[in-house]
Amino acid sequence: MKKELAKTYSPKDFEDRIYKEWTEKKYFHTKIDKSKKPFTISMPPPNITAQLHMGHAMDNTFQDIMIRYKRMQGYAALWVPGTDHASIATEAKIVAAMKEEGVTKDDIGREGFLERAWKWKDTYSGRICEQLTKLGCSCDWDRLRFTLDEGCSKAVQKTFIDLYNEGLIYHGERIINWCPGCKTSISDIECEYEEQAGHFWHINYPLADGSGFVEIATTRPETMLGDTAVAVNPEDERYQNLIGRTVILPLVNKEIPVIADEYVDMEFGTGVVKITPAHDPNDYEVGLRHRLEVINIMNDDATINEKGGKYAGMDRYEARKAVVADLEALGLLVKVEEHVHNVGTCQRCHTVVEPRCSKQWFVAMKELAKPAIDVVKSGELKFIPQRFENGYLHWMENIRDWCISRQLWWGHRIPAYYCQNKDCGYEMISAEAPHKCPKCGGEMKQDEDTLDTWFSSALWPFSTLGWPEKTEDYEFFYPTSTLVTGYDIIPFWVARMIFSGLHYTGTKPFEHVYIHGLVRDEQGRKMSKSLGNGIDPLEIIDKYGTDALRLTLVIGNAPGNDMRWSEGKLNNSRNFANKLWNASRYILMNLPEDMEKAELPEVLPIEDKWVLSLYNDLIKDVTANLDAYEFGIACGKVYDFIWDIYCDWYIELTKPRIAEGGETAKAAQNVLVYVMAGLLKLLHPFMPFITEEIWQSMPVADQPESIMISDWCRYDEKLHFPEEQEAFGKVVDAIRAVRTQRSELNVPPSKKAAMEIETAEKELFTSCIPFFEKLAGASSVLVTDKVTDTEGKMTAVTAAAKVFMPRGELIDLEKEAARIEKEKKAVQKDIDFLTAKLNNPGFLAKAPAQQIENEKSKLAKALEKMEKLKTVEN
RNA sequence: GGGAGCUUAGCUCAGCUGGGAGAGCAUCUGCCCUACAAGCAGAGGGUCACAGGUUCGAGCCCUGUAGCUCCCACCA
Repeated sequence: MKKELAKTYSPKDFEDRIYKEWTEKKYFHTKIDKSKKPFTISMPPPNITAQLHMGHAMDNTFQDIMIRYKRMQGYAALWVPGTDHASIATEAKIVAAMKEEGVTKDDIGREGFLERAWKWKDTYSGRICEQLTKLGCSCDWDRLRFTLDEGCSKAVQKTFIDLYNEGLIYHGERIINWCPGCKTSISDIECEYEEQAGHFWHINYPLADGSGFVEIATTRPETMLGDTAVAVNPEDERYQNLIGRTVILPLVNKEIPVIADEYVDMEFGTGVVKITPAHDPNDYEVGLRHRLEVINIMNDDATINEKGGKYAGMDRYEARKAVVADLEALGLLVKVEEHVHNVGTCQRCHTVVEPRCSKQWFVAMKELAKPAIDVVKSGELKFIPQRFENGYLHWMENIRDWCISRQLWWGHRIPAYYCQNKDCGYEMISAEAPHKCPKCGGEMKQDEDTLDTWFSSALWPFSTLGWPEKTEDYEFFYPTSTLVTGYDIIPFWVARMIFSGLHYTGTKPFEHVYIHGLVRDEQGRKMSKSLGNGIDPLEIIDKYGTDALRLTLVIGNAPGNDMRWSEGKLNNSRNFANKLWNASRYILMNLPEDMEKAELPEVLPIEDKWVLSLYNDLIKDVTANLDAYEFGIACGKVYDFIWDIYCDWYIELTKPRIAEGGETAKAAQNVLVYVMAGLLKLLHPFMPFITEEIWQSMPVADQPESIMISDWCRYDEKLHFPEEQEAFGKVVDAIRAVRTQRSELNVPPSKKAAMEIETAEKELFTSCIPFFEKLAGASSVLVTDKVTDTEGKMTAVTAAAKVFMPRGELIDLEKEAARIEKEKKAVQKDIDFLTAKLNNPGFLAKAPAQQIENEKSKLAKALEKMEKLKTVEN
């Protein structure tokens, strides 16, 4: 027995229940089935730092749409869910939470900390999964993964060791971005530049021979404590005499050389640059070229270390003040200018990053990047929309080595071991912890550092399928099909997955990358915690339902474009759900008790053929749009069809037949259910819950109990009725014309009128008389070749028909005449335009035949309409 | 400095490979016709940023200009 639909649309009452049914029936679980083609999506694993935001809602909605669509099309559609340990972000959160309790990392030690972190993971990972279920995500929960779980950790360890053995991972002293807040190194892309107002200090460095001064300019005077040279451009004529001489570094009182290097811009500042190899990436390069000493003057919290002499212990900004004050006292400060410059800050904590020389692990990128560039350039791996390939390629082509070690505890610990015997110093990379040094037998200690969180994310598409083991899942489902993500993490994640996939598995990790934009707030601002303008998807779901939220996030949006959140749009989505609900309820109310399943009758009236034919076209269109990743268009088409064609026209058209009963009612009931069942399917990927709830109460023919495992609609040649589609279109036109006429002249719908239709297509219009009665306010209709008695009548004109109706006393004749004039003008404009086009030899010679035919038939219609308009009298 | 995007109705945005401009909201008019007022039937409203070009034909392709947004680089 089919269940009944509730009287009002109340998503809360069924969304959770339906999700539970789906999970219980294991519909999300994808079996390896070699008779099917695989379609795989790896879910971008949300960070376990917090709960899901609107961006996640959008991201996962797109993925769910694809997975549901492909599943219905008969693919073995697998969506692998998971969460990300998000090393630095999570560690920062935990540290902050500990701070509230007055506990520090050192208090509880590494093990104690990790214990806390795993508890945190359990809480938040669970919460996130719960939220994904709320969104209706049909991912395979039996395959839930975590970037730090055993399998992923093995994959990480293997790749690290292999890359090391290939010489693509190295350990070395380099200048890196150091975050004094998080107290760890971060990679180049984790460093965000911010414009800040600062100063430009001009300082005199005395020449060692006492013959004068060299004026340098700097934005960071405190770093002078680590200066090991002063540089000028070799071409700079002003300073030729300085090259090779030495200056005394003030405050430190050390002699340092003046060197010549191309790097110095003669136009900028004084043309003389202080060189601090340990605290500036460019200076570091200069230092390498000139074999300068690298003096690191800072501790890991950005206070000055013992190398900074009397400034030791000061914070870098305190030291800056002190250094400037001391220089001024010495009379070496020439001037101070206002200066706006870009300062690197930590993506996580927004502390100003300190470039700092330290020993870290790096991935050598040049060689790895090459195939990742080729695979996109050749079109083997495509971005949708394609424009995002530019940024990707630019980034890949200019890539620098990737600093992967982090001074954090939460993450994959680096499998490097060091001999504690200082004389030996043996270093080894190993999957197993060695008992003692293979060289000297001394004690071995593991590297304290962990890996960049993106190192494990880079392996996600294959590590989650069992790699490096050759598991059945990996063999069947890999490579994955489509990756869905926002443009903001293309360098962080997409790029790294591509080169990782190519290098480790020998194949691209996915075919397509579907890129969507950001969800912005109603004013167009980015949603952010600091602004507090974020909208919680769960609150929206609670109030409006998941389906309305999903529709809002998808409909009418173009790939890659940001969308603006809009309460109005949300309302509209909810209204649509309500509309669909009520239409379904109406149909169900009007079905015979014993109806088991809908079957199309052999003989169909014209309006049935019309709706079926349009529906058939819709299937073709929507399928094509989905295949082209045009989700916003696809769902807009289903939306329009349901609201306009199905509800506003077809349901209304069938009302007289339903009332009449008998065979004609039966045919209408069957067509109503048949088309509705198809529409529900087409809509299901977008609005999974409401479509399922209605589906389960519809007597659909030979269909599974759940819509999510039903077959996708197929275009059916048998439902293609071009003649009826066109012919009935003429009736629709005529009804519209009558409605417009009556509405403009303020005839109330309740005021029925006897109508006469003058047309060459008597049979067609005669068969459609009931529609004029039902939808156009006709009390009676007479169809004839020629209406002779036109006295006191007004006319609605289309190309195919003239509809006469009594004018009544209230009608303003002048207004009516003006209206007819206006219409004549519009039609004449059409005629002129089309005639000119069809008289254009160029058009006739070069336009495709089909186009010419179109224009001809348009002109014919316009001429017909004009003929009729000319005969209108008032 | 390099790259990308945007500029279409009052507002927010669609517009697929070029064939006479669309939606939602807002506005105006008339309707409670027992599925739906979270609704129905209508109406008004656009030199598609600007200037050139290609083409029989340009919102769409090319060049340039202006304004806005974002990304990358980061002259100390």
